[in-house]
Amino acid sequence: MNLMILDGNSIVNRAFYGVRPLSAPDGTPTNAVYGFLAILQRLLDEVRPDALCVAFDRREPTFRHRAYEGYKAQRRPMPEELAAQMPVLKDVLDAMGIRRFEIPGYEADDILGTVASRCEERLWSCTVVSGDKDSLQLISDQTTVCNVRTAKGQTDTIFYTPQRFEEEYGFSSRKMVDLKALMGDSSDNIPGVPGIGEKTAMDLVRRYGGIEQIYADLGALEIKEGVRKKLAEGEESAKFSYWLATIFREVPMSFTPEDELWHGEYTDALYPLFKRLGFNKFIEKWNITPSAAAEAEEEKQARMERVELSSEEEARSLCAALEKKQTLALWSVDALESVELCDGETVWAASFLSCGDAYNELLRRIVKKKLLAHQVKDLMRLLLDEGLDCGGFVFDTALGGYLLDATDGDYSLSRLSARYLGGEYAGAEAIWRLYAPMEQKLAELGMDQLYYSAELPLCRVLAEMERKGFLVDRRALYEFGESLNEQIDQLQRSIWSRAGHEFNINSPKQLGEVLFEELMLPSGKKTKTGWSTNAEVLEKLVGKHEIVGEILDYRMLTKLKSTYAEGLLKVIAPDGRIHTSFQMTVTATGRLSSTEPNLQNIPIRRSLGAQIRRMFVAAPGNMLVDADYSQIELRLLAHISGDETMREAFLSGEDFHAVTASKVFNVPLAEVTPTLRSRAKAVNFGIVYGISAFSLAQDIHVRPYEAKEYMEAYLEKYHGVRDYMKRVVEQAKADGYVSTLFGRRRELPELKSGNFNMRAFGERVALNMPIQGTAADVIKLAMVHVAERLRAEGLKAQLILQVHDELIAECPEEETERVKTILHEEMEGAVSFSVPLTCEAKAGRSWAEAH
DNA sequence: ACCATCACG
DNA sequence: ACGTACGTGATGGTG
Repeated sequence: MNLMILDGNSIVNRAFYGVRPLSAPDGTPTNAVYGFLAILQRLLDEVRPDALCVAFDRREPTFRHRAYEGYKAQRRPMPEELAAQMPVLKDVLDAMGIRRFEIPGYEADDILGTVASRCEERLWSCTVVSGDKDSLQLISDQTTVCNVRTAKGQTDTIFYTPQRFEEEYGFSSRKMVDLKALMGDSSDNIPGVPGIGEKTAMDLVRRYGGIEQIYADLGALEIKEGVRKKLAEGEESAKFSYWLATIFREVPMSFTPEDELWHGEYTDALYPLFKRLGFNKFIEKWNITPSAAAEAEEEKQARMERVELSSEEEARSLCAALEKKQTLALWSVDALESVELCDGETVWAASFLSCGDAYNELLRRIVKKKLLAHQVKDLMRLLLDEGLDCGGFVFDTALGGYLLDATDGDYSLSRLSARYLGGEYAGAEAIWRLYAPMEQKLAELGMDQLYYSAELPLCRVLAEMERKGFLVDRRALYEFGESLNEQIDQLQRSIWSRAGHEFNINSPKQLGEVLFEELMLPSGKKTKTGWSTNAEVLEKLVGKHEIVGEILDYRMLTKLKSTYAEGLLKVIAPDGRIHTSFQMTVTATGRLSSTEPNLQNIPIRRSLGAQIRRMFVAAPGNMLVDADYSQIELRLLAHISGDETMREAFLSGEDFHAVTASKVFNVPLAEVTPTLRSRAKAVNFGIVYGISAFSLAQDIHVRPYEAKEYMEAYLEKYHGVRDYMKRVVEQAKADGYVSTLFGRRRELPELKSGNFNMRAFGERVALNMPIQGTAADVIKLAMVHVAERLRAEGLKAQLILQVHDELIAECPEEETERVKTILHEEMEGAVSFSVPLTCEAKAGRSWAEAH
């Protein structure tokens, strides 16, 4: 007879790191449980044991901790995502009818040892399964130790018999403890003999056996004198380590192998549990069938009646029936041409075509309800266009999906259903079913407040901003575009004549050939497809040939012409205004983005481009009020890192980049030159992005070693920032994600990558996201407050644009001062941190004037 | 569809 | 030794 016992903690660890992220329909992570079961299945197939049980560590200190406070002291804490799965795994084992042992004061290893001993006494054979090597000391003629490893998603099992062990290690498995007593174990904080490493320890054990033999006559051993000295000095430590590393085989527990017989006797609890976890594969593979009660419940869950309304009369009767409903899921098709409704039992489909006039009445009734919907902002925009209410939205499944995983990118109902419901649902039914599990998951991850006080209310604010739009002086924009033509033509002719022939200057390929093959200019970097001709490369060639400057000018002018003059003219609506769309579920950090057109990248850095902003104007009799946070990201860095020096720099009210320059370059504040200030500014920004010295050097055109000195000096002066950088990366590695001060998350699978560059990228993101993301949280909160305040004070003013750290409102002239005050107060007061978030508001007739 | 480029914070 | 800054969107060229 054979009993198999698993080291639950070590196997679940292997499973967690070896299996890609997975989650149950309700959003709880399941990859470790899933991986555990996959490993278990494989072991059952390979070993075919008669009896089975699992041992777990307990959180309480063990007898080893009591004897030695350093024991396992520096162990990394279990990642949250894994800790959350431990109770689930235990539920699964219970439902499978597999016994688990946890004994206070003892480790899983001690349980393994005790169980193996008891099996041997009763003439059973035993298979001990573990993910680490500590249990190899249990190998005997009756006990086989199976070591489980996972690499690249593949699981390997190695079964160690005494012979197999000796072949591989060159000594008897009984001497495993001696090996550890000599070499120690840094991960468990077992000291071993100071100065003796793996190589020496292996050699000693092979030649002399255990520490008993070694210390019996230390002087007689043929070893280097240095080693002998270390051994002599480390004798006490070796003996103590021996004790620490020895598995205790007499744990007080009631156990006989006959009680653990197991051949797949699952309980009724397993089917619903696997369903809840989305483990359909195991249900199928292990042929787990539901109990009659579970089957009935599932049937009820699965069926929702579908009613297609086909007459005005039916629509009216639904109107009446809605009176009793509190909450509805609403799904609109083709811009409200038709809708689907779901109350958890029935799905109604109604359209303007089939219900006629009653359709409008139906919509009016629907919007009075508490509504669950998908992409609420867009739905609100449609409803507002129809003059309908849109105050009743209590959940947005797309926003939920975004907060739960901001890097996924696909928040379609089909994808969300597959991910959070483990099935394919669509329309209003999908929205209804997604609501509860998503809301629960948001609360579990601590994002419910962010969701309900920032993201969801922001939908209304953005819908109104999009509807209002930004007035553009069409004629001025057209004339600006025309004014560029002449210069573009002239540059084109000149470039062609210098090249000696006509070619398409817009083609990087053709341009590269002209510059680097025909004109033989010194070629710089290459891209995947050929020469790089970007501005950075060209700027280094200015002065080498007249053509280069002309190309740079040509590029600038054609960019302004095509993207801004022509591009913006194309999207001016009949009302003379540009109505951008704000995307709420795109960025990995929590920022908004702006499309069709993008109004968040209107030129400003160079004077010609900045002219475009003179054409974004207030309507007659109105003013624009523009307010932007001053250096919000650096202020947040100061707050989040808690760096005292940096905080004081901001509190002093001095020019922060200049203060930084004075600290980094060790000159009095008054003697900071513009060059030093601009270098310090580059370092400041670089730090926020998780810079390397090399890139900083490129950016500010100094030698890499010089850039390195700047960074060193910076992190020396702002040492709290250095500590923060270290801390945040370590935390991210332990958790697998980073988060903002408001709980917004970004998963970071890159940190587990085997690729150096991927990992390095993950580390930079870990540094940057909490800062950029917190800034995004802050301005979103401010927007909600500003909109609420404008409304509450009965002003006509309305927000019209957000550009990451900047808000623009349009208002009647007489409201200007009031609106300036409101923007200023609500933006500065949105949060209260240890560093003030300052903000300046200005008014003007155009964006250029107000900024 | 993808790349290179360049506009913004 | 690696290869070199975070987050976006629009455009024109190319295969």
